[in-house]
Amino acid sequence: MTGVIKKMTVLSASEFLSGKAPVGSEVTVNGWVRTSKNSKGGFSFINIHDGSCFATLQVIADDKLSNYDDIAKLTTGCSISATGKVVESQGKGQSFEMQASELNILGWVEDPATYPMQPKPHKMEFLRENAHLRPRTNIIGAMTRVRNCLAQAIHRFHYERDFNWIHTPIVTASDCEGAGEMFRVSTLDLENLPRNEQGKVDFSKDFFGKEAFLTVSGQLNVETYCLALSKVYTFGPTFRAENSNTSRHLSEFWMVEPEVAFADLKQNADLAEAMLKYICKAVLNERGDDMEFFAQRVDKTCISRLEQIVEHDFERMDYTDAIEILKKSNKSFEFPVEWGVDLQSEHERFLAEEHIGRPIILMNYPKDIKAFYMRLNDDEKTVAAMDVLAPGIGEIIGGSQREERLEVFDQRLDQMELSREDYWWYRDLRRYGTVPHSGFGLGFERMVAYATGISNIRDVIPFPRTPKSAEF
RNA sequence: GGAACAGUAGCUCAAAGGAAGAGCGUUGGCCUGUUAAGUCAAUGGUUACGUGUUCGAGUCACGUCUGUUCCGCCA
Repeated sequence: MTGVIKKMTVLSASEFLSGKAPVGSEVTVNGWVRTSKNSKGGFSFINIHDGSCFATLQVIADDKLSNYDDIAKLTTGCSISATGKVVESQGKGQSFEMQASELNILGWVEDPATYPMQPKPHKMEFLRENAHLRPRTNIIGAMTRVRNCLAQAIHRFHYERDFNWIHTPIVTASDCEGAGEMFRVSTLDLENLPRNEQGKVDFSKDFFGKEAFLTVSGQLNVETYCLALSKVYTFGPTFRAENSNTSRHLSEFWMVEPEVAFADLKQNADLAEAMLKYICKAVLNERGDDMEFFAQRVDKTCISRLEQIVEHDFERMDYTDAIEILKKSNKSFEFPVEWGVDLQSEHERFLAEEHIGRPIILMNYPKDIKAFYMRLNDDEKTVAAMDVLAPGIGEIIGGSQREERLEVFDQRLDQMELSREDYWWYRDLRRYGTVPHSGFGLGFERMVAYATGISNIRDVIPFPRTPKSAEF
């Protein structure tokens, strides 16, 4: 037939390498050059990546191709589109490769000598400074796929259990979320602030007619939907304006916050454990190629650690018992242990890493070191709070059963000198058809760091925001 | 917010106050089934910035900026 446009099948590297197109068929692949080597045997090896899998796809370009002079000059980072036959590879490292019949160079690298992303290990710090190019590296590519796998698994986990994903607001007009310093959202002219009679900034002139901030937690909002749809969760960006300079804090991060009605602390802990197991299993099943890389180059133990989580039950322990264990440990801690004090990193690390050796759920903390919304236990000294501590990363989940009894809640507000007015709609939930309910927050980036073994949280989010740093 | 450490070639790092170097990359050869490191050569620098001490500063002092690590706050 004449005049028929030949429709070429376009395959990703992943599809190509898994044998989706039979040997002998003709397909097109697109990607960026990772390595290129010319052979005097009259052809070039061009290995390209397109993000679909860890492995590169090898394209063989014969010197009979009309643009072979250009092809021979390809360097790391160039983008190409290649069409040709699927053939069995004669070399090591891949089962199939492409014998190109056509190879279009889409984009050159302007100055190969200074192209920052060489096919060799770079310091994470350097990659961070090149956050626009680092997704082309093995490590960030692999991290991105694992991150995506975790995110999809989180949604799948909840969807399979009839949870509704609630899109809680990013902008909040209440400054009473109680989880930390907040970023102000304002359209007021900083050079010329409107003032009221008392000389204070007049926020009634601001965009929302009152003070507004970026959310530090979707929990308070999501509780309203919990007390109607029973099983809900949020999964979105969260902002903390704290001056935290550590490898596990971000100013902007993603958080997963399930909230379940008619559930107590025990069920809450069970849910947290089930979710962690589910998403770790997903990574093991779906991203073996990337995890293999992390095990090889980043953290030898990362795969066995995930297997541990999937296969073994989490340890559960009361705060009070944990204090006893710490006291009896004969370890010399920098901060002394005493019932009533908040656990320091060194204590959490000892419990999770040395004493238990796998994730541990600590429960029932003294009420004075926990948030106002946590449910008071019958002993009236502790609240139904829980933290999941993971070896190596520390607190990965924090949660609690919420105080659903209005009188008790109001007492708590009074004790902490918080105003009932500020929490009027939150109190309404306790006035109208209140039920026991529980929930927790999973720091998503902490989870990604834990899964991959990448030690700095700034390297498991595309564009990290931290104090004094918001490049890109 | 506190403490410690660091900044030298595109990258990874040397250089005990006395001539700024190596490996990788890149470019050009040689080799040829290679795929982060075969081989020969070439290329590559305002030593973060500023001030000072010194005959002489990458090196010492002070300040600034940036980054890392640990702690605190938390997820």
